[in-house]
Amino acid sequence: MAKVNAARPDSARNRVKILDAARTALAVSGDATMQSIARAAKVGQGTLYRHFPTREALVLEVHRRDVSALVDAAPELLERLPPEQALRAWFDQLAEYGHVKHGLLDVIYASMHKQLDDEGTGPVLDAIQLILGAGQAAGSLRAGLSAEDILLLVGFLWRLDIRDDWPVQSARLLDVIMEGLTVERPEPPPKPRR
Amino acid sequence: MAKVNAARPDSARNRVKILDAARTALAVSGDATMQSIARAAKVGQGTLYRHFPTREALVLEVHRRDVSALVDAAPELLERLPPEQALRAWFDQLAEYGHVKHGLLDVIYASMHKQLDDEGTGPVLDAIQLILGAGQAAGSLRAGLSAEDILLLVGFLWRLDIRDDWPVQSARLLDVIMEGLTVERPEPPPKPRR
DNA sequence: ACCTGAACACCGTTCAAGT
DNA sequence: ACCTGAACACCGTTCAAGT
Repeated sequence: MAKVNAARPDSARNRVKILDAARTALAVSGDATMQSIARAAKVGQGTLYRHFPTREALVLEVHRRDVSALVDAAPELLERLPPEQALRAWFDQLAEYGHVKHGLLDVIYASMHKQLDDEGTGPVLDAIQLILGAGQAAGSLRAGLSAEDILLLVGFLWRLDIRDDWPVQSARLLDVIMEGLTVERPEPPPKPRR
Repeated sequence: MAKVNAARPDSARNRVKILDAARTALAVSGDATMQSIARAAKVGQGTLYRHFPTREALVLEVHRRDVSALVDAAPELLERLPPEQALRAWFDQLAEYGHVKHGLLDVIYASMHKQLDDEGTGPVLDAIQLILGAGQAAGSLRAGLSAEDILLLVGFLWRLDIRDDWPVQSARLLDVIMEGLTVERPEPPPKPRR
């Protein structure tokens, strides 16, 4: 007998096939069916469900892989920008993502609500908290707000998908929110008058 | 001759029965099935579909009746409050409504997107525009924003349903948005001297 | 152990048959 | 004309049978 415990020869490969197929299918249309995903991944439906017990679990996992880029961006932005500018830059990246991904972030947000007792916070909330905390400590971002508050405020980003001027509208609305989030400084900037 | 064209003896009554049953069922759970609604209304499924050709149409109509209260509130508030305060008061009413109705306003918003070419604006957008325009004309609300922008900004209201401190959180977030929406007056408005 | 795909339960919607 | 409810198409999920 050669292998003692070869638990998953193709199981691991199937998992990847499923995730790749799901990612492609969901990008085309958010309501791709489980059966079509199984077919595209060339696995049986039971296999799909062995790896992801429910549709939501699959969608969530497809997403979590992409979201990590967003999460990683937070500390990088904080390194080279003051907090309030880092927050705005992070919002812009989120807007790009939200535009492409439509309602998928809603799924993530909905599931976060249910896991509040589990881990407390997800990585996205951590990323926001990182920038927010820095800004609050520096006095440039409004105190008394939580990372979850911020996520709620920018939730409109994944709802303006159909329009062609979304970058303009998105920037306009983010301006409003940034003005609400930033703390006015005692006015040091010398503004050139004309 | 008595009746020339008695088109609907019970048809009208069925419509009301359906809407009442749907309102009750949807309040309990947003994904009440069409079949359960037909059963609760004591009509056949075909009758339900004769009155409302699709699930979305039914949900929308159930809602439109409730939303009108919100729409009617706009001019009333404007009558007795300055625009920026009227807007905030209207937001508060919207928050109450959004809290009770969960994702239903999302349906309305989604369908508005599709009707942009039909009538241009729905009554909710009209109500917002009323207050917004007054404030912009008076210089107390930020220019360059549309009623649709405002609706996007407050969209978080129908997403904070599960928590027990929602009035606190809702007020906190509305504060942020209001600060972004209002225009700072650098100098007191034209005070009639002399 | 893991995979397969027919089958189950259920939902939105349709339509032939009633009145 | 309008109503009824069985029936259709389809989807998420399960499970007996394979390897």
